[in-house]
Amino acid sequence: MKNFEDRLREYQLKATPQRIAITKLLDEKGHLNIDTLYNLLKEDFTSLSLATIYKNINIMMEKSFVKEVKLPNRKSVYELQKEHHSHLVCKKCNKIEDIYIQNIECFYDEVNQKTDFAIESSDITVIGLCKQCR
Amino acid sequence: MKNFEDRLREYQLKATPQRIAITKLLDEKGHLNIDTLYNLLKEDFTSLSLATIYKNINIMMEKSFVKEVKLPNRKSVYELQKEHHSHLVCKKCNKIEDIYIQNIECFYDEVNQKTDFAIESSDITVIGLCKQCR
DNA sequence: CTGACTGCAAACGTTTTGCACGGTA
DNA sequence: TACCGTGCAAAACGTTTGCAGTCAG
Repeated sequence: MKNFEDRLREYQLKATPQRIAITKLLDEKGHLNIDTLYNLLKEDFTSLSLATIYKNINIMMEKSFVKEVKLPNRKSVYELQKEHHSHLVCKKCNKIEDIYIQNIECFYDEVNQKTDFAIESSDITVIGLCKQCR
Repeated sequence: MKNFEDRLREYQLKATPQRIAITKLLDEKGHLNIDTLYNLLKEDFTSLSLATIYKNINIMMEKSFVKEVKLPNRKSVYELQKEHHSHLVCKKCNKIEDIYIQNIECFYDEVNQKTDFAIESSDITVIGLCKQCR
C-alpha cells in the first residue's frame, strides 16, 4: 500500500494530520468504532474533537475510502475500503477477522434458483469462536 | 401459528393490546422499523407513546420473540423470530424478502478450510433488485 | 491565497428513564 | 390484588451543525 497521504489524496481527501492518523489506525487495527477511534486519537491529538471524527468518517464513507460494518449486538465499526470480503466475529473476545471467500457462487446459485432476484452484492457476517477462544 | 396472545405468553410476555398489535403488524408486514411501527399503530392507539414501542421492542428482543435486522444504509428493522434465514434487499423499492438457504455448507466448508474459526451462525444480506424492479 | 478542515458549543433526533395511573393474570 | 405495562415528560445519548480561526494545496 502507498503511504497514507497519497492514498487519501487519491480519494479526493485532503491529507490532514487527523485524517492520516485515522487512516493509520484503521489500517493497523482493522475495525474500529467511533469511540475507540476517538479515544486512541486523543492520545496524539489532545484537542481533538469528536465532531472531527464524525465529519471525517462521514466524508471518507462518501468517497468510498472507508466502509461501515454493521454487526449484530454491537456498535458499527469502520474499516478501510478493500477487496470485497466477509467478517468472522468472535462472540467471546469480540475480535473481527476478514475472510476472502471465493466460493459464494454456490449459494448465489441457490438464490437464483429460488427467486427472481438480481444479485448485486452480499454482506456476510459469521458469528462464532475464534482460534484462541474456541 | 398460534394466535398472537398465546404466542406472546409462551415467550413470557404479557399479552397487552399494544403488544398484540405489534406482533400482528410484524407478522403481516414482515420487517418494520420503529417509526413505521409507531405510525401504523398510532392509527389504532391514538394515545400510543413512542416509549411504549421502544420498551416493547426491547423486551421482545430480550425474550427472543423479535429480532433486529441491521441493513446497510438503512435504519434497523424488526421481525418476528423464526427459522434461521437470510434477507434479500431490493435497492430500488427497498423491499425485504426472507430466503431460506439450504446450501450454506459449501461456504462454511471454505471458512473451515481457511481458518480455525468455530462457526455458530451467520448473518447474510443480499443486495440487488427484486423481481419487480430488475 | 483560497477553500477546506478543525475545534468548540449549541442544536438536533433518537432512545431511555422515572413516575403516576391503569390493566393483565 | 399485585405486579407489570402504559403514557407522559424529562433526561440522556449519539450525531450533526454553524461559526470563527487555521491549514493544506
